[in-house]
Amino acid sequence: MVSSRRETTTGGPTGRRLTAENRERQIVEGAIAYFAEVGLDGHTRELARRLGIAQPLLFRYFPTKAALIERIYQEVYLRRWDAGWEAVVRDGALPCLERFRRFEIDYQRRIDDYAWLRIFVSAGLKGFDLPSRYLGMVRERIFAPLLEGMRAESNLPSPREQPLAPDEFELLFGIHGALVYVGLRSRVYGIDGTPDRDAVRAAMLDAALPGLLATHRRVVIAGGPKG
Amino acid sequence: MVSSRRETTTGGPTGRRLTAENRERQIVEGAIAYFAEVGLDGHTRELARRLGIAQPLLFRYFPTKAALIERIYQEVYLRRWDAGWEAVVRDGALPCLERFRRFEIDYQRRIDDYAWLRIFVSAGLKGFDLPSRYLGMVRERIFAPLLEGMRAESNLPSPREQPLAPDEFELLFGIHGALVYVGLRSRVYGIDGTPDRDAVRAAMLDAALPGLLATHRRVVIAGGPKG
DNA sequence: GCCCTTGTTGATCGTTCGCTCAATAGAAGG
DNA sequence: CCTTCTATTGAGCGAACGATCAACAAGGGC
Repeated sequence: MVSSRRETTTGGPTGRRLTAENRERQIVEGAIAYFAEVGLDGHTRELARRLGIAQPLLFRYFPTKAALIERIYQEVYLRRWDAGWEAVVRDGALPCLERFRRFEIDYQRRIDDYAWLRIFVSAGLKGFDLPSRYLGMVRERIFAPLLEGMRAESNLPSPREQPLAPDEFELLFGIHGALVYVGLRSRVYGIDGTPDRDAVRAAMLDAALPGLLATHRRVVIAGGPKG
Repeated sequence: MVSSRRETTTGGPTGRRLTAENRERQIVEGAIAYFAEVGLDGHTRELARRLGIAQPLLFRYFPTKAALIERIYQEVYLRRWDAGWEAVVRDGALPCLERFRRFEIDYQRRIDDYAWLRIFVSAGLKGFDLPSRYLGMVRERIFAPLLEGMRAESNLPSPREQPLAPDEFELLFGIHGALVYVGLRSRVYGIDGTPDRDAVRAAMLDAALPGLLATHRRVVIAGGPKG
């Protein structure tokens, strides 16, 4: 990899005197892998050891450990948000169920990732607002447009006439949660289950989507005027 | 702060010189609440402060912090396992879907608990085998008998003739995960969502159960001989 | 009243944490 | 070859960690 001088104990030569840009990227990627593995209470000394660098070097690039973690949030969650998701759930050329299916298949493939899932729940446990803010985005930017489309497809009142009810969101979050749980069992609970989680989630969608519109209709009508 | 007879800063008088039994129980319950809140990396000094006792007293009742955490596992998970669950899923007087519904409603009510859910995922993040072992119990003691009953109800080969397939378990874990996710969003991600999570889960079951047997039949037949 | 048992504490040990700073060393320009 | 710039490091700070131990104090039996 690099070079006449310096190699880490793990065998990977670090190469010293990187450009600031490269070193920063190396630190961020190493921090993502490390904190995903041991949790956000991981230690800066151990992170530095894994990177093959001295611990004070971390503080040259990030003023505090908290700042490094904040950077991880941006890198793993905000940067990986796909604007295409917001487009597909509004794609009038597709039936709503197909929009939902396409979103979930793509979304789950993106977040069924060791670092994504583990740092997400780790942040939730530490009381950071990242998970609630992120799921708020899913709710408002993905599920709300989907529910609006489902209302229209079922000839039900628009959200303007009858605001979206919590129970309608729960319908989508229920299916969503079943799909997320597949990844959680593997990445967080450490269960080496079915090899092809993509296929498992596709099957779950096949089982859950056909009845969704009818259930949604019932929920909306039950929550309608004088309901 | 500490007058003649000692009181904690939180207002609750600690009362010193408890019997060993009472002190131990107080420590265990306090530790459950504390580690659930801050994670298993919480500090013994802070735990002692919240209990209104000196930190070394913890080590009189538990030799190490790890031993205290091990005790928490027994208290929160193994002791709260309900033998009735294993009975109801084998109750031949009920249709399988009703057995499943009753199990899930009771089970979810038990585990939708701040300490239960947070310590569970915290243990998973720390790489402890508690979550995988616990879900292994659910799989073998709950879902396996349920699937066997569903096979019988649908006049399909028994697990003896055709072993239970991973895809069949995923069918149940899918619905299960959707229900667990309701609690996770509230207890771990900090989303104060629908007030009545019991009702939300009941609605999810109403939506998911009716199609379950038919889907299960398809899965078993697809995975059958020369499948 | 006194003693004995034992629940409880203050002081403290060795280690490790996040973080700082002066000194070092590798690359680029003359 | 020498200077300049800066990425990088070794040494170390104050604080907090898990854990230890001798000393203290609250009851119960005599």
